[in-house]
Amino acid sequence: MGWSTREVADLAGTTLRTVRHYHDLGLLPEPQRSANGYKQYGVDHLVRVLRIRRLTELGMSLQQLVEAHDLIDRPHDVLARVAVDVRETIARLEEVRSELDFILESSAAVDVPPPLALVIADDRLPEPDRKLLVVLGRLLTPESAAALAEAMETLADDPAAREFDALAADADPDLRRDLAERMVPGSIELHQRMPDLMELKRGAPGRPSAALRSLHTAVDELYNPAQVEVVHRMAELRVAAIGV
Amino acid sequence: MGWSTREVADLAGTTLRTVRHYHDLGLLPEPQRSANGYKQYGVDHLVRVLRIRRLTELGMSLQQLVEAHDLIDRPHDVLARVAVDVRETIARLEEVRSELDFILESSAAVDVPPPLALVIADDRLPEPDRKLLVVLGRLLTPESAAALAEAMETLADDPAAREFDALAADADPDLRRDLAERMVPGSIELHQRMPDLMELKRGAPGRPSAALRSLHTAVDELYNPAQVEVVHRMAELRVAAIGV
DNA sequence: TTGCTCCTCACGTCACGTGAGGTGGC
DNA sequence: TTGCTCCTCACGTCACGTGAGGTGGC
Repeated sequence: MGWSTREVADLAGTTLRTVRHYHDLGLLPEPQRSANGYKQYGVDHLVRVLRIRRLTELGMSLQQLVEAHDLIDRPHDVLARVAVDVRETIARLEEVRSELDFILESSAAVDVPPPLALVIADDRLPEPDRKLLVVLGRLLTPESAAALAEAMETLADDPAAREFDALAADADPDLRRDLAERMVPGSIELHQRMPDLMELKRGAPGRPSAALRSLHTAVDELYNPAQVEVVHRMAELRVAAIGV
Repeated sequence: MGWSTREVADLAGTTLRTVRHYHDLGLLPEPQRSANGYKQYGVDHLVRVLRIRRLTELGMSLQQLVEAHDLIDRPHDVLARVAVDVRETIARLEEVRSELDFILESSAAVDVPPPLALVIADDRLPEPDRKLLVVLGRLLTPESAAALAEAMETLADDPAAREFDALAADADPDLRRDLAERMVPGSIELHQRMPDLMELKRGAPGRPSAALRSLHTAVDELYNPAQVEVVHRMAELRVAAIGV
């Protein structure tokens, strides 16, 4: 009499292998056997499997249960802590869900924080700028990313910025110098709107931070030599003007 | 120049091994190497790692991405479906959360559906009855479990039920017969309140259902011979009276 | 005899983690 | 020389899944 392995698995809503796995780990005692060697489970075995399933569904690992065997019999003690974890998981998924909804509704990009996603979705944005924003999205705090997204709107109409985008790799040195000067005000405004960016630039004393070096690496890759030179020249002028 | 493996992993918020794992699966092209053999990643690599991470965070397997490579570049096509999955997961976790809150607030049992949990938490309930309810909790629909929980309240004051709980294993045959007769009305009422229970008893034509056999197995284990006999005798009388 | 269930190894899976052993730049 | 990073195998982990090969009851 008693239940077979299949029966106790079915009653617990799980599989043969799962029940046997719990035996292997010592979480579930082996029941008596009938004459032919078949296992004969009782209600206590079912209760134990249900408890183990419950606690793992709630996020506990089998290893944790092996180490603290008595948790299985006095589950209340851990449930409070488990409840906290579940709430956190739900909060995280709600975040994901709202991001997903935002992406689907606005056809925004998936690689960057929400505010920047809309900026990147703009078809008029040149490809290098788009990619640079992806990198910046990884380096900035969400607040700073939001500030950057706002600033990008005014920059979209900045003639100097448009000229920079179109700058030829072999552009005339005088043109480079001139363009760099005209881009300084926009750069200063950007920096003042984003305290984070200034923080990022400071980094370790004497040497640039890892984040700033990552930014430079991206700029070097994404823009042509003339553009890279303009960026550096502009940065020097800006440092002379506002210190960062 | 470009980024090292560590740098691109950090930028993507993941690990060295993860980046290499994506190479192994063919999800991420290997970048150029510098003279010493070090890999030099560019922005496109970072974007790809971010996409892969995003899609797996949202519940897709790496194998799915390997099979449908282009999903990585046109992620919008799958996000709608992913959004559905996320909603389902959230709904499931909300369920878990409310059950947890219920358990923690009411000190209820964890092995049974909520309505039965309170019944089981009652100290006055004899151990065999408690265990039988755990088994029933696995065999009944939630609605039927709720009906059973309600019915248990009236049964708690039924003198015949109390007498059954205390019945000695060697109880007199006359007493067994008499008790079985007195328990019939309660049993009939229980069956009429729970259509599920009747369904469960019907099972396959001619033979008892797997669920009913499971129930018998539990009864045989949990109660003494005299009690088991009373249950069967009561069942016969009930079948004579109402057909199930 | 056929089909079904049970049993015990024991290797496979998934998404990486974690050394093992060696090279290269400061 | 020391310490740090990079490299490529290659085995380990977690919670089981999935046969492989054999026995037992109808």
